[in-house]
Amino acid sequence: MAPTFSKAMKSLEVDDSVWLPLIGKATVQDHGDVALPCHSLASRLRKSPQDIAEQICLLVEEDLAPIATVSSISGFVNISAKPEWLSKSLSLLLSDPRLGIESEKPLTFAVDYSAPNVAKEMHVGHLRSTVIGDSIVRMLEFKGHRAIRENHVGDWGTPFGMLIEHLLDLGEDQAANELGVGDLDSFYKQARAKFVSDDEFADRSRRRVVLLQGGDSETLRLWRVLVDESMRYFNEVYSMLGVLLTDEDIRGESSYRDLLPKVVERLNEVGILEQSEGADVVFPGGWVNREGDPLPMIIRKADGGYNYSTSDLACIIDRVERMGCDGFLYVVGTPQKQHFEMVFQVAIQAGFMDEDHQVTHVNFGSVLDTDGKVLKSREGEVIKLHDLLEEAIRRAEDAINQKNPDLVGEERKKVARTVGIGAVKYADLSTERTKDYVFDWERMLSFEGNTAPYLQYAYARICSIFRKWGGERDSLRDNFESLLKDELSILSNEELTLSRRLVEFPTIVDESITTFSPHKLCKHLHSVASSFASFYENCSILKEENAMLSTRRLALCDLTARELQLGLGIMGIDVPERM
RNA sequence: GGGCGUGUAGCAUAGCCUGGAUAAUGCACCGGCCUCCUAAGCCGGGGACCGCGGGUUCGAAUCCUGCCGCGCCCGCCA
Repeated sequence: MAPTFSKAMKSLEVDDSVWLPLIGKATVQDHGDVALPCHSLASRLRKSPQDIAEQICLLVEEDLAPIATVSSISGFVNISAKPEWLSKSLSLLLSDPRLGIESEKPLTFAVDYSAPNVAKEMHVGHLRSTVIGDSIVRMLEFKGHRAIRENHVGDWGTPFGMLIEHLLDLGEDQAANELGVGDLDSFYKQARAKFVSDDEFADRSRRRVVLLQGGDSETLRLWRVLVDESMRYFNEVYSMLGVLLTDEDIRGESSYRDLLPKVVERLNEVGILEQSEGADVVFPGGWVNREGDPLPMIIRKADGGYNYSTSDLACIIDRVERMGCDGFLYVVGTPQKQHFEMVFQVAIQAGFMDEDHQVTHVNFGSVLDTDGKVLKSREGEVIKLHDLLEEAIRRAEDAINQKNPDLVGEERKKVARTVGIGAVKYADLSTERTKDYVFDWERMLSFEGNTAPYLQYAYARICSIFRKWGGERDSLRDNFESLLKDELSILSNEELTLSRRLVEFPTIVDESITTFSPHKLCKHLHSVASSFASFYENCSILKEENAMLSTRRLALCDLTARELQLGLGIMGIDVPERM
């Protein structure tokens, strides 16, 4: 289409750089698929937008005739795809196992996500990071990239003094038991309560931190107990969620501790390390504190301890120099935005990475309660992820019992898990990630609207059709265009709407991946499912007597199901055969 | 105080980067549809000064600016 327009516009002496930015998806779908507003050309051509649109229309009409119809109205050129074009596009997608999504030149990305803290309950913030991170990893891998999963577990730092002392107070067995059943929050709270109320305990805790950092073997053994028991619990949650993270992906903060002194050394070598009130700091510039003084990034505290920033810098050095990463993604909440901006700037100043590295803080909004307040883990009640996921599965099972009593036994359990977990993940992925996310049980588990169960239901319905049909689905994928001949080329409105949506899939997937925005894909899949539902209600498929028509509709079913399955799949959401 | 973000029907969201025609979607609400491929569904309907005021433009939810509300961040936590 572009060459045709280019030729036409050239004859009007309008350069590509002028009209190309103007053309875009039509905002009023009744008018067409693609539109070119001509108003801004009026002064250049000294004609009314209406006349220009009409003229362009005449110039391109003939060349575009095989694939589209062109019309003009109130200064817009409107282009509508013809069924012939749609059928060609559909047939390309049908015959392609990747559904039109191209592979790219492979790059290596480190994706930093999940990051729960040892001996602390995982909360809904970790859920967001885990679910979004998992979907990004899957999408990148599907595009042919290498995604290195990194679970930056909080397993190091001053709180471990009090945690280890509390472990000793309880007795190892008792403590392991408490942690093993996932009662991390009360364990942490008890330790903290003692730390603030009991001076003797606080002293012991501080001494224990020194022992831990000094590498005392007994202390390290106790620390290991805490880490292992917590990880056992985290893994249970990961397994329920069905995410790709395993023990192989754990890159605890402790694993960077030997690199931290090197960060100080190297910052010193490049001459940007400064002393301030006994601490080693770097001034990235561009930020000021309350008093208007330059804001430093603390690299090494006055007491010799290191900071989160130091650890992040060590991380960057490691990823660039040892792992050879082309890009790093940090799936971490928006509140840490400034922190990452400063870290990235320092890393560039220090030469740890350069402009060629794609470094992105894949930020996401806070998780709010239904009353709009931030859900916090420190003092208020935490919703335990394990309980939350169980609740989701239980509610899904209740709904299945009610709607489809024929589904029983193991299969019902399996479907309940697929639907319940899918609902939780989808609720998170389907909102624009940088905005705050309202955590609402009802909404999340409601099986209506833009939710995973709605999409899964569409998928299950299609599976049901194919079970009844009994034919070979592969046979639908090769000769699609031959099914659109003669009077059959008249597609019904529902078929047209569905087809238009289906062909957008590869574009949307790419857009979703390059912007790390799963919600765009969610939105598309919902519109596919929605137009499928409409198609399903209004067009008979198996009951259609005309064999070609029936086959054509089966092919649309096949493509719809595959888009739903692949689309949800690259976001880490499963689809059930029945529900 | 400084910085960042956000404000779209009763509720929840998309659209904003890259300005276009009648602001899109879901829930809720109103009215229809199951002797028929799964009604977790479909068809139809009502409901929005896109926070407020200026500006740029032929054209602003979108860009600029000033207010207002809300949220977050701002040197030894992560």
